[in-house]
Amino acid sequence: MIRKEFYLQPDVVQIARALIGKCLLAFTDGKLTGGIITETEAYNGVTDRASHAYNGRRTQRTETMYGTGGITYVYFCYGMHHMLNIVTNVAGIPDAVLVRGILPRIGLKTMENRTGYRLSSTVQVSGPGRITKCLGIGKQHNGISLRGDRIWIEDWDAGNDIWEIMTTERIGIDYAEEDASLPYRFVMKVPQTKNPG
DNA sequence: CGGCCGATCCACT
DNA sequence: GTGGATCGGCCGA
Repeated sequence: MIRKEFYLQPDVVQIARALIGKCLLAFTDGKLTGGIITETEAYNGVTDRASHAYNGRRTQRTETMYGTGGITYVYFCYGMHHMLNIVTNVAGIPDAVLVRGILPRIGLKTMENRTGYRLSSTVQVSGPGRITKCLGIGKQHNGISLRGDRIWIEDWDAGNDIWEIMTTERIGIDYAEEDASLPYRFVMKVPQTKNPG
């Protein structure tokens, strides 16, 4: 399990990049599921127009982002999707990292049952709404510790794989004006492997 | 309290 | 590439 200090680091963009290749795990509904994080986006505090906490906005929803680094921020969007974010930095600074993609590693059967998807350990699941569906994460998981036994992150041995990380603009934030073009999205180039079966 | 809209996904063309 | 689904958060009145 990743140490608490990791989440308290002041540079959320660095953390978003560093989270690529680590393993996200969730124990929900009595089932363990997880996968390697392949895609993240950083949301950089009160100066980031793309962030829910832009300009210091504090509401019941955004309050979670102001918590101490190392907790979740789960919110509901588009009337049907839950988004999982990792809150970072010290209390009072609303930095967060949106998890957008994983490479399934643990509990594939459970994830398939939850979603109806046909999963493969070599094909990444991309899309923040899909991730939470796979892992069984909902708003009941908002604001919980990443050092507990429900949702947590582990370092992962990449073995001989050298994973190239690409940097791009964030997705779906056209409203963020000039901040929409910031290089805050990180994507792991998944090694192409033959799909079984 | 009413209305707008979003850090999306899927089916269809 | 487009549009429908679908609903809570947020804001202004």
